[in-house]
Amino acid sequence: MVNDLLKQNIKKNAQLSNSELEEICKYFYPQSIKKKASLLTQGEICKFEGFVLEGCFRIFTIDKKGNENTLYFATRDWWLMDIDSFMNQTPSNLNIQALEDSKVLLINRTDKLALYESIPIVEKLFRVMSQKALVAWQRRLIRNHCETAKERYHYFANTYPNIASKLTDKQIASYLGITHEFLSKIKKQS
Amino acid sequence: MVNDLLKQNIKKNAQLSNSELEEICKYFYPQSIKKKASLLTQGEICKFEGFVLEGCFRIFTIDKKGNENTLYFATRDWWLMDIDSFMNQTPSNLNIQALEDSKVLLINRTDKLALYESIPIVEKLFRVMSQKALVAWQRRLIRNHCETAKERYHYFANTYPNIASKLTDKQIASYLGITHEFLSKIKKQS
DNA sequence: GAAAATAGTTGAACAAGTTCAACTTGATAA
DNA sequence: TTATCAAGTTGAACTTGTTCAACTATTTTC
Repeated sequence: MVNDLLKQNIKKNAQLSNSELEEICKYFYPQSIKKKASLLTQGEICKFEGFVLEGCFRIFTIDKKGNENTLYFATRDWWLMDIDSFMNQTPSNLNIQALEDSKVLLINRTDKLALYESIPIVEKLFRVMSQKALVAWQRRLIRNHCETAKERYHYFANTYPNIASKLTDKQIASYLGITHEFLSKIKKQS
Repeated sequence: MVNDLLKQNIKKNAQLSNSELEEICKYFYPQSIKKKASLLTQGEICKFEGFVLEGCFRIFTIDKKGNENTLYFATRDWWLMDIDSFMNQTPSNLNIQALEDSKVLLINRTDKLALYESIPIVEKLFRVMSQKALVAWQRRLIRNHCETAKERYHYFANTYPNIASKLTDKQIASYLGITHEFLSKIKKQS
């Protein structure tokens, strides 16, 4: 079944019956995205939430100075969206771009909101997912404050070796919040 | 009624009946904390979630180098906890310290987990709260990457003037991720 | 398979932020 | 009120990270 990965992922965060799982997954539709194509572009309003089946995405913003800043990467078994734009239905500051030919399952905002109503445990599912994400963001902010760029680079490379291996140094630098020139110098040092 | 502020806060995030509100608030108990006293200390396991009625708290960690790093401040009408330690029941890396004589409403972890079961809309309430918090953390991370210390300082001082006015420059610096000496130089410039 | 575009490297000059130490100011406590 | 302690200021030397420019290597495209 094509939705197996999604079902496994959901089961990690809430205990659902098979019929509930089926009912939820029904609303997700597959989409293929070619390398370099975008699922969302800065200025658009995010009307979907996505789950990566295959490939890799980069979620980034371009600031006033023209610098790209990567919020996170999403690879197989990760969720992806602009939660700010999705919740508030305001224009997104983010770009969601495929780094390689990729496949996602998408759910429309209206369907997702309906699921919260029709299947109460969906509330718990996303409550738990959001809280786990919150923990990750808090930890990352502390690391950004306490650690040097070199330490942050090694942490990233060691913690997510399979993601790091898919990325260019430019993309990694934009995630770490440093220039790619400086990352090049860091890598030479050690 | 002493719980009015809490009820108003909850109502912003989910629509509850009065009886549900009463049932939820029943489990919160007031606690007074003297200036400089701690509600949670690094190494302890966080067994509560709190809501500030009065005063101001600083949530911070002390890293290996001995530097204090402030995750956030919580003043009247804000929530406060170590969500990492609370969820995983692992020793906390955080300290929650009162910056002035303060009052909070606390709910025990076991009571909160029971509320998720007994009042389904509590799931929605914390799902929405978590997602709003997630948005705030993502925005803050982007600001940390795109803006200079000076820009971040002015953003903080302008966005939260009533919090900033309660804080020493040392505390603000530890929130911005810079030294207090450098903050002093920033303030002199402009 | 050649041409063009993009990624990565290096160096030199620079800017942002830290460290340490000495000092001034302000708050707290006895 | 004075003594003490913490907060804030300032300067000099230093480290971390940036900018720009020139170059090399690697992909991508036609």
